[in-house]
Amino acid sequence: MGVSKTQLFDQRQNEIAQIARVLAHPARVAILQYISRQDSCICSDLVEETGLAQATISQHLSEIKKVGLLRGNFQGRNLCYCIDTDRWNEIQGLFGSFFTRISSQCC
Amino acid sequence: MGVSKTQLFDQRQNEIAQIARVLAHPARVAILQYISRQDSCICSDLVEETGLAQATISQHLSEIKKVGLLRGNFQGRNLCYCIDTDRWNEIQGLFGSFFTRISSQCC
DNA sequence: TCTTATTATCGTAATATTGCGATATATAAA
DNA sequence: TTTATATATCGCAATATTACGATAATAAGA
Repeated sequence: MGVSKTQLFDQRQNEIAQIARVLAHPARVAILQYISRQDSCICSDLVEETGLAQATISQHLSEIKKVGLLRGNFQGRNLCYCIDTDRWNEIQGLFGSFFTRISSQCC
Repeated sequence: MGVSKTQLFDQRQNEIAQIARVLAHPARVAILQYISRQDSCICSDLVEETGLAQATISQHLSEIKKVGLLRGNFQGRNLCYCIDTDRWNEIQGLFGSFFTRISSQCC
């Protein structure tokens, strides 16, 4: 058929998958790294930084936003994005315990 | 166009994305959890456990194998899969430092 | 208010993923 | 060697993702 049968899996499994999907593209990994590296949160330099078109970057940003990882606020004429630290820590914990649990139970 | 422009990003960014892609489906998350939970490494119960068809499970297993996370060996008539612990630890480290680096630098 | 610069959305084409039935392959046991 | 069982691969249909040009929407400054 071709649709993911998400209903077969529990909420936690689906949440891990949903967030992993966001990290499953190098552009989004690069965007997260770039935003975190800046003192102040730069926005549209991402186009220059990555070499992708503005529409493409905007689309990637919206994927990252969907899982609650970005906060945007205007600073002058610029919309500056920032990583939502609380949400980041939450996700870090989710993945941390997923990785740890598997490695400790592994055969 | 429609193809990921992986050449725009560095090796580490691509590796994180490649592994995240494996975790980006709840079936594969469930498979990894299930395999790690068993004392001895069960294989085809995954079909019964998940409710997906045998061909589909086999396909998911091959995605997980591609990133080096599975070892399979025959035990009687059964092919039993096991998580490759060394590779798992390696990946755990990769994601661990990715998450940590971003949260410590965040604005 | 009217520009101007920045970001988001729309429409579309190319490609990738998901899922499964059918079939091939491989291993152990008879 | 032949048979039975388990797993992998093929082929296909449905859907999702990636990318970008064109265009709309938004906010600050003239």
